[in-house]
Amino acid sequence: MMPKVDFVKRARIIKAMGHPSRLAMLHALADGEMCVCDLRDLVGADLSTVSKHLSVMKRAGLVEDRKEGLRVNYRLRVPCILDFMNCVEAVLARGKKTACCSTL
Amino acid sequence: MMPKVDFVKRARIIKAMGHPSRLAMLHALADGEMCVCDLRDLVGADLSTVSKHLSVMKRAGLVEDRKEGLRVNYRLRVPCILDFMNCVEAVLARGKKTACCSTL
DNA sequence: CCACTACTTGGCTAAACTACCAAGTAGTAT
DNA sequence: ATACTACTTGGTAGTTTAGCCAAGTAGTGG
Repeated sequence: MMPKVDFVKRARIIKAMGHPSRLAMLHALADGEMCVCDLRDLVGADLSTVSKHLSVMKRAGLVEDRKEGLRVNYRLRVPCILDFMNCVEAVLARGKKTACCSTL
Repeated sequence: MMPKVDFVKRARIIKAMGHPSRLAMLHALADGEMCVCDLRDLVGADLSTVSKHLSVMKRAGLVEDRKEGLRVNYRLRVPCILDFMNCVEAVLARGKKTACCSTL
């Protein structure tokens, strides 16, 4: 028997993406790094809330941070996260008609 | 301004994948449809628990079902769900060294 | 009809998650 | 040192989720 896929670890990563604000932040970070204050403006939540969302994503390995003066800049750690989104689009698209990843 | 991505809908889809048992089921369903009873054996939970997991994924548009005699068979509704996993692998791999989607 | 199998749904409790405020840390500047 | 900005962390209340058992539904077959 092979080591068998570790679904617990994988689920943790996916779960870290499964929140509207976190998804919006990942989407924004695709264009380059941003500080927590910018991300707060983006999602319109309390700074502490945004900081906690980021720490969840950081623990999951989705983003990494870098201090620069007073600011903390976050960036995607793995660029493919957004290709990833294509499949999600496909699920949504499939609600109306037939289409999948390759098409989008 | 463009219609702006609906992160709530997308997050719901992703969240439906963010659970070890559900991930294991999606993984198994990649090889073809399975009845709830087989999936129960796979994840080792109560039949009612498995049924609820499946209904979450069905509502999210990840799977669809089909009755066949006494059984209810579930199958993936969007095949790309597993390509999707490649990026998750990349996040895990990045924990040790540099690698991403294209490499896996 | 009754019994049996395969599911689904309701109800419940325990655990996890989310978001806020408040307080603390760290770097900058006076 | 004091003050200010940019975060992070602790605490807490409200919401959501997960899993089990029990009860109900739906086909199958005697």
